[in-house]
Amino acid sequence: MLPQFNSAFSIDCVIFGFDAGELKILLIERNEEPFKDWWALPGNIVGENESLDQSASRILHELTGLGDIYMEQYYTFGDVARHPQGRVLSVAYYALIRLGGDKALKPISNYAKQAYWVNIKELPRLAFDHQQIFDKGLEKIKRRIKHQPIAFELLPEKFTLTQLQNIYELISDKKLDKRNFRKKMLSFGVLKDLDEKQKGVSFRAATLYRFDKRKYAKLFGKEISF
Amino acid sequence: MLPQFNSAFSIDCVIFGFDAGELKILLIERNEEPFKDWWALPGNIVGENESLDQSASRILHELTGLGDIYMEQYYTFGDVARHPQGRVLSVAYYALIRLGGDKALKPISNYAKQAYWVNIKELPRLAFDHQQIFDKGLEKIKRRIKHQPIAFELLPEKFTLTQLQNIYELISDKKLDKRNFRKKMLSFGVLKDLDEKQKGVSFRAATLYRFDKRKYAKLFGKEISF
DNA sequence: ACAAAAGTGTTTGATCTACACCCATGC
DNA sequence: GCATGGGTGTAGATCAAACACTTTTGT
Repeated sequence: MLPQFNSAFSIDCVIFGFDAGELKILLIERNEEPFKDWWALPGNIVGENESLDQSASRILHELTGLGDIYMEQYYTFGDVARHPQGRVLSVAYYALIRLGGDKALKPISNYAKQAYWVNIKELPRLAFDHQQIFDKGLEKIKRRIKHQPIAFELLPEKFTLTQLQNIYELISDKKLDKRNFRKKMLSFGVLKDLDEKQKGVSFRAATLYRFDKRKYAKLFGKEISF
Repeated sequence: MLPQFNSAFSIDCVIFGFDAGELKILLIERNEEPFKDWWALPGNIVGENESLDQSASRILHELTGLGDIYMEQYYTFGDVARHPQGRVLSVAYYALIRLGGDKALKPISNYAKQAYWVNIKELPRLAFDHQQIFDKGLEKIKRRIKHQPIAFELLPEKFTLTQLQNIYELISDKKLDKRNFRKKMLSFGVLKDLDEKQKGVSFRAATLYRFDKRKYAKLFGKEISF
């Protein structure tokens, strides 16, 4: 009864990173048909013995060498003609990763020539329906950042309040008031002041903070509005 | 390259209805293996030339005779062993429908013996991973009701403020203050007072309202917090 | 000394919460 | 006339928004 026609399912990932004050996503240059040489979101066909979450983690790991990353499934794209070679459902995930330091991207596996971080405001034309997948992913994190502490996933462990505000501004696409932002953020009590200053900057060094997951966990249930 | 193993995808629907002061979902009694005679969410394998949204609407229409219903995809379940006969991804949708009047359920198609409305607090054991699918669906509408006007989808066109409050209480699972609730709801300006009273009740008749979609549409972009 | 970003409070208006009684109707 | 739900206002607390100057540091 089961498979009545040829079909498959794939995962596509929108992997956000914060670097040099810009919000970027990871794109690959495809090395296979269809859409050979096009830019695309990292993605892959799901393996026979792989759950969706596993498959998403694998793709991310293969491209970045990173594991234990915040990823979330957010939508499934299933238009009949979205893939030229057959019926392929795509389950979309987003991830938020720390680009701090100099974690190089891994030299890429078979399905991509190379991977690059691209500013979300300067995306090239994308393969398949990947523009649509990206759009919906961005929309999701815009909503989610208001109620969940996802901004911290994009920052190094130690960060300044200005960096944090920067991320909120980039994702929500509005300017925020510095004083009000700090007051509110600190009022939640989930930022730990590290008694430590930024180094290597040519101006007054800012205080470093860490996101305190334990304290956040204790708030669970209480709706937070960042 | 495409289909490397036998797989298929299905849709499962959590169809919420509000009836006699209770929040219910539609369950079917399965008439096919696997899980023959078990209770399950309405669902079906997606057809070859059917998009996911189309498939979800079709399932709902076949069971209830209703069309033009608010449905939304909310999650895709893809554990390797979730279906005993092979690899079957399930894309889950929820719908909110007006049970008002006496729309009977259609006598059921092949895959179900019968369909029933079941109070969400008294669900039987469900087939497959349907309990998990339901749980996530309920969680979704709990969140969504705070920001989107989905409660109105469950009510007849003309409704009283008490009925509306009732739905908020059932979904969010808390008691609300009557005065505060009314003040807030009316303050959005999306309820139209119909200058008309409830009929056939054995106590003071309540004013009927209608949800004004046009006015709501004009608020678009502004975040509402119901 | 200047450039660059860090850091810091107060006022005003809006919104949220808690709370209790009289009203209209059908029986 | 009584039972049932309909309908209404206020005070206090909390939260959100607007707004500008001084401090620190490196060059």
